[in-house]
Amino acid sequence: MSTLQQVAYRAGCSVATAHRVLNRNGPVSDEMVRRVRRAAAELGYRASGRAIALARRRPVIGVLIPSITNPVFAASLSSIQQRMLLAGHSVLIAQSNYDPAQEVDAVASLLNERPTGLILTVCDPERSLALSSSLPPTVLLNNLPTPRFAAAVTTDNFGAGRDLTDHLIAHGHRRILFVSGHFGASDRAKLRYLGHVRAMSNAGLEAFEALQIPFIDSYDQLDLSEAVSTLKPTAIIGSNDLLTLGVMGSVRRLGLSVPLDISVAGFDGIAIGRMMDPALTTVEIPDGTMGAAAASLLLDIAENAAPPRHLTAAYRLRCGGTVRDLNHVS
Amino acid sequence: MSTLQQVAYRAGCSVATAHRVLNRNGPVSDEMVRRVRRAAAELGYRASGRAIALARRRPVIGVLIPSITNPVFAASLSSIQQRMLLAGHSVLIAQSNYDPAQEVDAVASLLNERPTGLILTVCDPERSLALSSSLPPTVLLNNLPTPRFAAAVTTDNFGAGRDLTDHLIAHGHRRILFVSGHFGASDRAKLRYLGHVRAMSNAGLEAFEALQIPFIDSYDQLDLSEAVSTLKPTAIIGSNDLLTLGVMGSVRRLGLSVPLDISVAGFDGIAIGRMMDPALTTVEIPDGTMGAAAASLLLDIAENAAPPRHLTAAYRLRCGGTVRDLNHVS
DNA sequence: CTGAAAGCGCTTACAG
DNA sequence: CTGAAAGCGCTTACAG
Repeated sequence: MSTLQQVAYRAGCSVATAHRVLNRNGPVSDEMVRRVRRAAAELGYRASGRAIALARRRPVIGVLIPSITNPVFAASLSSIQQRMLLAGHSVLIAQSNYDPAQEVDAVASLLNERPTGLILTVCDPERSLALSSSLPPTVLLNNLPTPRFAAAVTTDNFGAGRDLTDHLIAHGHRRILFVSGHFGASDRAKLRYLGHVRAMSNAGLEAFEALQIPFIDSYDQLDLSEAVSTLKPTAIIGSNDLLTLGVMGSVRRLGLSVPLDISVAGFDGIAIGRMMDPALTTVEIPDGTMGAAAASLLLDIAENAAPPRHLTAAYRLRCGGTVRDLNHVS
Repeated sequence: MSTLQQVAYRAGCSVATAHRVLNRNGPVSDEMVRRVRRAAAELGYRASGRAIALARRRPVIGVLIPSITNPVFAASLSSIQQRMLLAGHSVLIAQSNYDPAQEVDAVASLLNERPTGLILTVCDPERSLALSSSLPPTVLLNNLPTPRFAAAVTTDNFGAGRDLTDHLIAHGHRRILFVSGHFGASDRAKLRYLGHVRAMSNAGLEAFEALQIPFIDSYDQLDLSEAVSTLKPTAIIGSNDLLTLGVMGSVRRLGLSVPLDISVAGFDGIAIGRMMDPALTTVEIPDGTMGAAAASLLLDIAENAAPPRHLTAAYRLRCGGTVRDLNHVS
């Protein structure tokens, strides 16, 4: 790899001049243009991104998500990047794998790049970020705002849990199992469950305890046999669609049919849910829109010193075929 | 954000000394350790990653994949990162979205970071990389090696296409539609199709033309009505599992059943295929292993000047329930 | 139109 | 044990 200095030397000029022609900035004679271009071409010169970033103090923003293999986070990440590209900020990515310990490291690694701002989806805003004394402007994505982190973009997860449960109850379900990632790793999952509990009690029903299982990338080995045999649910809610797919797999491995034996529903609205047969009943959440909103909000705060705000995106229940109507069953 | 210089000033020492205590390298008096630590803490000092990278010439390798939202590439990427982490190389990611034009830009952006090596999954090795005159050591992942790029990690896609088709033929299928991403964007898809054609002709059957459709992230709107009504296939092969899920969705939207009316099979072995009911028949390909192999190969070439090699990973047919046996149907 | 010099924020010999 | 200085590869005023 050659440097600007080498190009300048070869062109017989100063690095300042070489820089001018290569960046089409400042006045240069045609002769110099020719010589520098030639030298650069001969050396296969490419400016070093890291050197430029340092010299120009190029702005970067950091994004922390639980897992990039979850389409939900991939979607929001992609929106964030697009929005930031327009603003001329590059974006750095870190993953927590739903692990509070890894989360701390991940935030630290982002901080090392001196970001002008942060967009975070964390396990627990209070705990996870307590350590870091001084953070750049930060907006939470999918976590509720706290006194210290007042900027956030969320959806009404409690309402989503309530509405989805209402839907199941309206279809005659009474014994509903809520399978969830660890509440400690996702206030989202917890809120959805709390909404579920509310809907149940509103209907005079008692909710089961949530079955909390560790977050992983693929739930293809999920075993629900014990819970199913002891609780005998007619419906199972998964706290997110990826988990819900695992639930469906597990139910089927028990030799049961979805939805004939057990109904299933989830949250997120991932695309695959629409391609399955029956299609997945789920609460659609506009991840892309939320990601873009978080990016815009962050820019507004970091660049225009706008006050932190809490934005809420609307969810939407999408009825598929995985929920059976028990009302007209003899 | 504070700098080392500020810390040094506050601690009343030189940056060299501040650097020594903060990096536990070189001899320092306890007194200095105390003062520098204190100053750093008070200022909330964090070393700038980009400055360190520049000063230490920290090695980076660049990875180009078609799309991170495809679990297959996400898996290989993750393996690559883990392997590189051990070797102390950071990894830069770029996406092509299966678009040759974007691919060129993506490679260019990787090159700007002066990578010590590249791992690429491209549309067409010859064309895509023709422009770049001088590249660092490069290994192709999922693309066959070429004279210029002799290092590659692949699986036998031709064989995979042949075997999967043999499997369908053995189950009594004669009219098989091959739905694929554009061959121009994936030599992988093309090889799988060629294997399919070979198996068909071996069996004395004529293969349909492949139905090539653009690569996209979600195939939930895929429309196969025309092809299905004119060709009347008893089975459809998708050139990758994500596409195959779209095929299943499309078939079902036509009011047809998988596998009763139409059998379906794909390539890759994504986890979701195992959770569906019926489970997807597919050719499993060890993406993670291949990614790790590519990383190791690259390190070997870049650091030990090892000669470029072509590694091949074994695929495995996984029979699910999406292929119906037509042999005993009246 | 062109160049010398300082700076971005660290690291690394080299003196002392 | 400590510091001055050069260097990583660019960029940016400032002179001329």
